[in-house]
Amino acid sequence: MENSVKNEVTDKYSLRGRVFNRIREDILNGKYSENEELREVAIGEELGVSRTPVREAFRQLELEGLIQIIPNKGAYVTGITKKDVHDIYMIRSLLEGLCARLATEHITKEALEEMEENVYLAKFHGEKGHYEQVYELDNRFHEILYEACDSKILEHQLKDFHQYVLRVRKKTLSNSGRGLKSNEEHAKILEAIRNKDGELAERLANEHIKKAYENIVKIGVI
Amino acid sequence: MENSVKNEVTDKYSLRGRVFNRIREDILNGKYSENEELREVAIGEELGVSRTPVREAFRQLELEGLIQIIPNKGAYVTGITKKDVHDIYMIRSLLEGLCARLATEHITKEALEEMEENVYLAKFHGEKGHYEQVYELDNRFHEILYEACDSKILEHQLKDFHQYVLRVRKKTLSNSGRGLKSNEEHAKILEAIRNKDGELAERLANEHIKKAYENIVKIGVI
DNA sequence: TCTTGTGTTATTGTATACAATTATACGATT
DNA sequence: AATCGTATAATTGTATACAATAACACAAGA
Repeated sequence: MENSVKNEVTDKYSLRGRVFNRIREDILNGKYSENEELREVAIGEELGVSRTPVREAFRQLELEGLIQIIPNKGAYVTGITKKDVHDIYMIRSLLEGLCARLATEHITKEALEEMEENVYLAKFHGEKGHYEQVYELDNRFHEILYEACDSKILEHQLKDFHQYVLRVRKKTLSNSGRGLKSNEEHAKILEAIRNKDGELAERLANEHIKKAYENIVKIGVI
Repeated sequence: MENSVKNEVTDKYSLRGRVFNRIREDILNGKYSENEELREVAIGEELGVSRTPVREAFRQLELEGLIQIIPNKGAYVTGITKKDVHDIYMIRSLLEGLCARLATEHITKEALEEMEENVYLAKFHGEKGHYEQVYELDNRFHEILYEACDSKILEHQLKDFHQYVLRVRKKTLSNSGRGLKSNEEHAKILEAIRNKDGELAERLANEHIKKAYENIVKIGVI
C-alpha cells in the first residue's frame, strides 16, 4: 500500500531491485511456504550479494505485505488467509468496476485491439485446454484494463491486488471450465467498452470479479 | 500498497522505523517541498544515525509513493497532483462506502460510543471555530469507521489514502464551514450505522467523500 | 524430571569503508 | 563566447565489521 500508491519499484537492474523481484516471485510461486523464515545471509549467498541489498529488499517486501519482519528476530513469509482473499475480492470488485467505467472513456484504439485479440486467443486456448496460456491471457486482459483507465493510482492499486492473489488465481484457472467462463465475461466487458457503455462495463466487471471469487470458494482452493 | 496490503510498519522503536515515520511526517507536513532532494547523510546527521537505516527508510517511502528514488542519483519528494487527489477521492468514495456498510454489521458497542462522542464534540468545536480540534476529530471519525469494518486489508487501504491526502484535508477543514457540514454528514452516517441500515450507510459515506472532494475543488486548495 | 540459569551461537541492527556513478568546475579548443 | 573534455568532488550502491539481541544447549539445583 502499502502502500505504495504511485511509483513502480524503480530499479530492475540494481542488486536490491533484482533481489526484491526474485524473492517476491519466489513467495508468490510458492518456493517459500507460509511462515517460513527468510535469512539474510542465506538469501544473499544464494543470489551472490551481501546482506545490504537483501535487507533493503526485505523492507520493501514487508510494506507489500509479503513478509513480516519481527525486529531482532527475523523475516517470515506471510500467509494469505481465507478472509484476506475474501476482502481483496470484495474491494477488487468495486475498483475493477470503476476501472472498467473509466476505461470506457479513456481506452486507446491499440489497447482495445489488444483486448480483442486477447479474448479471441483465450477462447482458442480455453477450448484446447491450454491452461497455462489461458492463465497468462487472463492476467494480461486485466492488465490492459488497468492501464486503460488512465489513472496511475487506480492502476497501481489493482495491479497490487491482482498480484497478491496470484497463487489462488493460478489454481483456479488451471481447474474446471472457469477459464472459458471467465473469458466469456471478458468478451462481454469488452463489448460494453467498445459500445462506450460505461455503466454496463462497470456492472459487468463488478460481477466478473464476484464470480471469480465464487468459483474460488466453490473449488475450495482456499 | 503496494502495495502495502497487510502489515503495519512494524517497528516504532528501531532506528529505521523512527527515521521512516519522521521523514514521512516531514513530507506530509510540508517540511520538504515537492521535488526536493533528500540526501542520506544529511538526514542521517539530522537524526543522529548512519546512512543504513536512512536508506532502508527511503526504500519504504518509495513504495509508499512519497519519494521517488532515481538509481545512483537521489531521492526526490514526489508531489501530489490534482489528478492524484481526484483519483484518490474517487476510489475512497467507493471504499469508504463499502467500509461503512461492513461497519454496520461489525461495529462494536465501544466504537459506536466513541463515534457518538466524536460527533457531539465536533459539533461543539465546529461552532466555536476550533479548526484544529475539528480537524483531529474528523480524522478520528474516519479512523474509527475504518477499524470498525473488521477488514484489516480495507482498513489499511483507507488509512493509506487518508494519510496521503492529509495536506489537502488540513487546508480544507481549517477553511470555510466545511467542518460543520462534514460533521453533520458524519452524524447521518452514524445514525444509519446505529440503525443497522447498511445500504444507507454505504450511500451516505459515498456521498460524504464526494462532497469533501467537491469542497476541495471549490476552495481551490489544489 | 522439570525448571532455571548461564554461556555459546546464530541472527539481526547499525556503522563504516570502499566502489561505482553522477554532478560540477574549469580550462582547452574552436 | 560557446562547447567539449577531463579532473575533482559529491552522492549513492554495496560489502563488511562490529554491536545488540534472541535462540539454543546444557548443566546445576530442586
